[in-house]
Amino acid sequence: MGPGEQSCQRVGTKVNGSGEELTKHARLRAVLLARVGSDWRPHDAIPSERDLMAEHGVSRATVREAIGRLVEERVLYRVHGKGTFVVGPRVQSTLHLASFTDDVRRRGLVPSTLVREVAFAVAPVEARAALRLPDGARAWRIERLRLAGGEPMALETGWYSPEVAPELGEHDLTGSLYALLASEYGVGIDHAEQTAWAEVADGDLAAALDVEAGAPVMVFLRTSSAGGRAVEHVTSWYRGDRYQVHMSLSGR
Amino acid sequence: MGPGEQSCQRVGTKVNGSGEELTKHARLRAVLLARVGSDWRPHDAIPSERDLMAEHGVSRATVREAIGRLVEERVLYRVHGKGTFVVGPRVQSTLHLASFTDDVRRRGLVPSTLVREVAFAVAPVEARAALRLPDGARAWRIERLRLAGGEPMALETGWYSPEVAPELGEHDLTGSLYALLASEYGVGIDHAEQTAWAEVADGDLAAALDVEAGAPVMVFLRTSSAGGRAVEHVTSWYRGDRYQVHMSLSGR
DNA sequence: GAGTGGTCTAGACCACGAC
DNA sequence: TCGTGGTCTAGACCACTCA
Repeated sequence: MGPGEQSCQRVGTKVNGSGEELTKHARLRAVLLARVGSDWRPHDAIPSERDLMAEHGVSRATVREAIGRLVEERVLYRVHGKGTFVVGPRVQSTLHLASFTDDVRRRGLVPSTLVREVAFAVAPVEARAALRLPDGARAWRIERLRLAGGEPMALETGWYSPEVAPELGEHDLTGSLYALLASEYGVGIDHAEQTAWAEVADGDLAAALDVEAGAPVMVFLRTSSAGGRAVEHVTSWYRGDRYQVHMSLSGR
Repeated sequence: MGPGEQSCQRVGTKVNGSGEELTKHARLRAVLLARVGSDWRPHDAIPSERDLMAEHGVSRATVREAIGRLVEERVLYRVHGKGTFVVGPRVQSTLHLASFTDDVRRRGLVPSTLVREVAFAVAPVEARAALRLPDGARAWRIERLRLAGGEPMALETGWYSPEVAPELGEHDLTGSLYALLASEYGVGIDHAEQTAWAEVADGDLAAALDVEAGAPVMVFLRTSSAGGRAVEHVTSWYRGDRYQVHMSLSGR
């Protein structure tokens, strides 16, 4: 195949029922990910880029793109002159991909949920960008108040890709959405990118969380994905007086 | 210049005093970073990849590499079909064992430090427990105001083990303590356990950070260690309006 | 010296957004 | 329709690691 002769698979718009057609690097990423943990053990070297090139019939840039994604996701690491390796058992222990439900249970409290709004509406630009939806696309908007031990803990506003979960809004949303996505749609969230900062609660938020206006909250902006495909774009406001995050940091 | 005729600049080992010789994409990254915050404001579009290509006389792959790094570092974001844009004004820390100094530099700002107090005093119980010091032991107490671009960013109060760094208080403490510990005592911080939550600033803290009382802050309580030995026990109060943390979460 | 990742070029087509 | 980012190819040289 000469330069430019490639057929550029559709990505993004695609309805994606189940028989996928992803980009080459996305497919290669999936193949490599599957072999991590089955064929390969932590700190094993994976085949060289040139081997993967030949093995999959793609250019080196494509191989590097696929590996690069997995390096970003901390699944692999590269060592100049030596090779590419599988990372250790797991880096972030406490900061794992737990749902609110699991998180609260682990702390010994009973989680519950109050669904405040479910709508199928035009997604704002940042949600569309995160979920890779086309301009003007609609998506599920779900606003829920999460409680722990009967007391408000967090308010969540999320956008969910209709390509991944078409009738999401018609299900019972009082439990773990991650569990629902897994059982109803076979979508297992396996990665998330998350940003956190501190704010103070304004009137509406304070009322929802049952705190005074001006109380501290921790805001999380998260995009979750399954198999490299963005599924959820959610903003959560956690009560500063009830919630804290623990993390382990490791230098290489 | 034809394919492969490039001269591949040194990178890595280089002593890097000041007269750099970095790779092309690294230099382009630096140029772009400098223009973020000076020429460009949050959510401004930067020149297109093809314009940057022509402007700097490099290939598109090189431009994409430079932009790609800044996207990974959450300095820029791309929107398919529209352009590449500057993200918001907050300084971001990746959850990697990066020092304040490195974090701020990565964001294109100049870090500085105002040492408020240095003392060799009896450590409180929680610091002794964290540093594994005997009852009644003394340790270095260091309080510093960290600034970014000349503006207060965080207040840090830390306790440091005298067993690891005996004359710590007599050094210049205006730079990175991690770098100082490494160069003076051969102690390389390689692990930290950290808890974070949101608070509002009271009078003293607000004055130090140059915000109004009641402004949001993000508090970090961290114990850092080197080779399994606890070295630092520090509490940091970061301005909520200027700082955010980013983290990658992985399941399985 | 052989093999691996790191960088770079030149050129191509596709998908998306705005006009 | 035009401009932007997204993907892909084929080929090249450099720097690093290790036998």
